[in-house]
Amino acid sequence: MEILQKNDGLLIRCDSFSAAQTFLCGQCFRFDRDGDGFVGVANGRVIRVSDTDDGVFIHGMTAADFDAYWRHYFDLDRDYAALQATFPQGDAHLMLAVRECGGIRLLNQDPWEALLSFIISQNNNIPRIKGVIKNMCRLFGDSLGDGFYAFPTAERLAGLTLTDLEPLRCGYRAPYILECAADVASGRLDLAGVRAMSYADAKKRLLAVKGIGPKVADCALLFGFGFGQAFPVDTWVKKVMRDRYGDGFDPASFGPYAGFAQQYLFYYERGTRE
DNA sequence: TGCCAGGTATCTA
DNA sequence: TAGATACATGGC
Repeated sequence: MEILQKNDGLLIRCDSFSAAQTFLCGQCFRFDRDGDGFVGVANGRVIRVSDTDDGVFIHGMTAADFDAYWRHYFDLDRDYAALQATFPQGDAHLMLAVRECGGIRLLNQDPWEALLSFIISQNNNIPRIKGVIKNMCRLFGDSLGDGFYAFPTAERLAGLTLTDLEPLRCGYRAPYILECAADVASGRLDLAGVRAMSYADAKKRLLAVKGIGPKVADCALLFGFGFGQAFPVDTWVKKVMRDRYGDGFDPASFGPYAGFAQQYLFYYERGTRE
């Protein structure tokens, strides 16, 4: 990886890194198209990122800020070629998905944001998930200026009522949001503790929260807690499993980074690549 | 207009 | 224990 300070930002030259694939692959919900790039909020900061012929450009970024947070957020210290080499090389479909979607970086997202976002995502489509989360941030998150808002804290949401959440139009998920927020705010659900657990124990702990099933738990564990073996199975992945792998398929056969393989397959299957 | 969406809880046999 | 059904809402 090579990092160059440009006039007004940083240019990241790195294999296996595409802003478009990273932000469009369905792992996060707070980035939108902005001209020739993407703009969004993470870690209470607004950032703009563009693909260029010369690499990925992060607008207004300093090397110090990059090293302090964003290098890890974009998972840039991971060797993706080595990771992909752990996949079963005889799996032609997976190899094709990796080849077509190899610019995906699995973002190291905030655990709380990932957990709540995927609670909202259940039985929902991505445009509407983004809409609900955007409204939730606008109503209950701190203003960051220019119409951007931070993701609301668990403490803030825990103090709300179902009536407060009505403008979100999030349906039957509203009580799940309040219950999860209360669990986290009270310390009953210790997110740092979950991160320190084994994958099996971490999943078991999340499944004990009402509104969190196997799919939401695995999404949170993969995207927010750094468990690369977590393998979320949604309608799209079920379709891949059914069409390509047959009944009785064990995701563990993809290896220790099965979750990454899942993300390549999910993005490839949905056909929203660029 | 009807199907479907990055599912889960609950009921029923 | 496994399969069926209800659930809110709106994108397409």
